[in-house]
Amino acid sequence: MPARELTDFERVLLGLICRGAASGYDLKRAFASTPLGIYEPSSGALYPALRRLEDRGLIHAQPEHTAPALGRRRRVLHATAAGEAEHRRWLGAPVAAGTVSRDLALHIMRFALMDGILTPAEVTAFLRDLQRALSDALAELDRYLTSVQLPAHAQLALEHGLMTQRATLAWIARTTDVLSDDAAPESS
Amino acid sequence: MPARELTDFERVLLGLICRGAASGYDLKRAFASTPLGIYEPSSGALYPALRRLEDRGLIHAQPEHTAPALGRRRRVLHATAAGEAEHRRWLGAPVAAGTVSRDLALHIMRFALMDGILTPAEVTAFLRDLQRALSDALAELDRYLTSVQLPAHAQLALEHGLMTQRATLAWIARTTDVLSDDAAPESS
DNA sequence: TGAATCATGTAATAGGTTACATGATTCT
DNA sequence: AGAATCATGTAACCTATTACATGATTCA
Repeated sequence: MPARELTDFERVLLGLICRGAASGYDLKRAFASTPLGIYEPSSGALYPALRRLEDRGLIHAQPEHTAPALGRRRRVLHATAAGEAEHRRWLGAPVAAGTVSRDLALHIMRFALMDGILTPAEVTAFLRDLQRALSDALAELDRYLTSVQLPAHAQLALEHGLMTQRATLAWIARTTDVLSDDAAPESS
Repeated sequence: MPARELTDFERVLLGLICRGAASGYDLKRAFASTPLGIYEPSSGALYPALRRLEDRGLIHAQPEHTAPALGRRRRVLHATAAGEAEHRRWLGAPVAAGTVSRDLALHIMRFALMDGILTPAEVTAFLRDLQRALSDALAELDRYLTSVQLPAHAQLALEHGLMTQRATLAWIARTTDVLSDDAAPESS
């Protein structure tokens, strides 16, 4: 009876709240001020989504007791135990091979939210899975490009896909290195 | 009274129909069989969108007179003069600097649809604008990254953005070269 | 007749955007 | 009192997803 799957947006909100209690307005500013996916949620998207997470018991609100210096009373949102568990389950979920290109931004977001929640071994496994899935997608795109004769611009547009996917693979390799160096620091 | 802006999806559909008359089913298969943005529209998205384009007079349907060898009668969609004009206007629209990262996939789609409609000079101008806007976005992201101290994973996730944007810049440079070689063929 | 394929479409539902409303406090 | 800022929220509207319905023809 987990009702229905959480949306991507709900997942990200839950993840941010798991990193630290925050009000709706805090979250809004976090999106606005950092290059968080370059997405700026509207109030009409944000507050109903938070309410849905509350209704599921994944977060709960604690109205601030001390009156604020300025403005309205904030509702500070905390993750519940169920919320933390659900978030952890999502972070550890396998990488769906078929949709990896489409969902790449979400996978990167997932990676950003793993920090301090998954073990280094789990993070490495995630990167390995992502690498495998992306390699496969890249190979298929490559096969497709060489198998058909396309108009010049269509061909070039698909080559853009190739190049950015290769860049992502390079990022995965580098990231894996950086993290394994962190895990085994010898110098300094 | 241009009512309201066309959606991205409507733009792409109109563009595909401008490249050649097609039925709804043709368009569906085009999305399914080619890596067209890795997006597969559902019937519930496709047919209403086509109907909206028809209602605006940008496309018109011509039911096939000859009964098909198999299955139901197709409604073949053609672009009207107004549709072609609207499409051309969209293709030639300036690149909005602020949202270039968010809209990158759409810009690439636009590039793919320019083939044979915009002049080589206009295509080059588009690539130049895109290059400028992306360079600016990249520089800003770079500034942000060096100005704040982020958790390790957040920093790495943003570096993924840097790397893919650099790959896109490399693609723009290469594409500009390829197209200028096409325009001035000397060997072969 | 029933299954398969081609092709178009609709209904229920859910979520996002835009724009507006409201609450609570400080500053001029 | 009025404007500004912080903060939460709602209503109208629109589009997409999922799942289903239907039409028309061929093949076993």
